[in-house]
Amino acid sequence: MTDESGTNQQTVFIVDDDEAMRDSLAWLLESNGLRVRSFESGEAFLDAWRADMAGCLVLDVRMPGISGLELHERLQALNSPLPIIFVTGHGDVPMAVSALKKGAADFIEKPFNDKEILRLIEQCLATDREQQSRRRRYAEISGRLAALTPREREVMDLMAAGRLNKQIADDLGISIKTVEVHRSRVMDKMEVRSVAELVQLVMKRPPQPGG
Amino acid sequence: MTDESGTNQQTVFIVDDDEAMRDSLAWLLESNGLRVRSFESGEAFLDAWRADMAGCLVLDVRMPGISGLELHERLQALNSPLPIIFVTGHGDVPMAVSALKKGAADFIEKPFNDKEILRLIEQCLATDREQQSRRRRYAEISGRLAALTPREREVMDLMAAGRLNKQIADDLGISIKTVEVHRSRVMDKMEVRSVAELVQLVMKRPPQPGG
DNA sequence: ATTCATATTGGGGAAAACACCTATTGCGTA
DNA sequence: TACGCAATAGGTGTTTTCCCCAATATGAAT
Repeated sequence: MTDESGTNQQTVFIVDDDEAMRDSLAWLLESNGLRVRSFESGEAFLDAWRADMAGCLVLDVRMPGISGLELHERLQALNSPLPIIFVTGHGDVPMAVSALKKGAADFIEKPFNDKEILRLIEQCLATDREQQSRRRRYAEISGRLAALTPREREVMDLMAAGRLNKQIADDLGISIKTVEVHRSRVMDKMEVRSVAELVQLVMKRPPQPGG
Repeated sequence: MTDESGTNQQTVFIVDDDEAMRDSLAWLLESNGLRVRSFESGEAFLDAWRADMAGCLVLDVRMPGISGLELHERLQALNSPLPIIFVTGHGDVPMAVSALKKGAADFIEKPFNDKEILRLIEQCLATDREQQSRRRRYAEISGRLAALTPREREVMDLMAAGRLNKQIADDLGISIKTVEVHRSRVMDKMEVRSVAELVQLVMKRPPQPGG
């Protein structure tokens, strides 16, 4: 897409105001073959943020300026799919519960075990890979849907509902011949060879954005 | 199904070894029009447990005998869909995180605010209603699938994949005529009138159990 | 004014699906 | 042994889909 190097390599983004913490975690991750980018504040990360970032986020809760929790909400508003692992020195139960209920992947306390956080990060990266591939599928389907004219969209929905051409013609007050034309165009633009495939595509269609 | 009174009324199940806590919470909920059943231990709840219980569970973490966290796992093993709200006097962050990651609906600390827990319980009951209706749909679909013979199931899968009768005949090494018979029986037993409806049903099919 | 996209309608024919019907074979159970 | 069920296969005819062709109308853009 708008990516300078083709497929985006997964990166672990560390956001923590404590330089020693950033460096030691970065060293741990890099020595385990992971790509890392560190940021000293939520603002710095937001500046660097791009919609096509892939990987996961290790986020300190308590920071000057934007807190980790605030950054989480800002990223959700941006519709960012990056899984987030919160780390904190002084967390409490309500804070952890709130973060998880808002979609954080995990919430752990410092000091954390090296193997433990490596395991969590690997899980998050796996989650992210699935998320990325789902997004790619959605984008692909949205692209095809965007190629349909409004009328074709109407016909497609009725096709997916199992209506016969005759019934669709009746529903829309047009002739069967016209329906046949639209139908053929729909199959063509959606790149499917059967109604069954079409229904599968329509049911996998992404929620609001391009659907 | 195996229910003495038709549809199961939603109930808030309270499991706590502290009688005063049970009683005060039960009073609060009942005075807000909710149906309540209290249990003094995890064992007592498990004894009373039935697969068709509807509602939600308010569960103390620390109890003699089976702990709340253990009970949670036991219920998951039983495939219970009851949403669980953990309450605890002395919870810590890892415990709360673990509970939520295992699927608990919430994790709150005593003493809790009346309005707060009422709000949480209402949310859980709503979640449970959706879950129940999804289960009913699954059961309905599973019932129809169970009526299919193995051969019909094969044919159905190929139909849903968008294969023509000719191709299905080829795939299975039988004649088109036979495929037509199976196909007709599939449409009949699945109670659909078009391939599109069939695909929708197949895609909504429940995961492992009856599918 | 011309071109382009969209929507519309039609003819004709091949292929497929669908709805009836009959019929044989094999396999468990009553 | 007789019965029902599942799977198999064929016949006949109707309906529907699908694919080729051509044509008209409208509005927006060039």
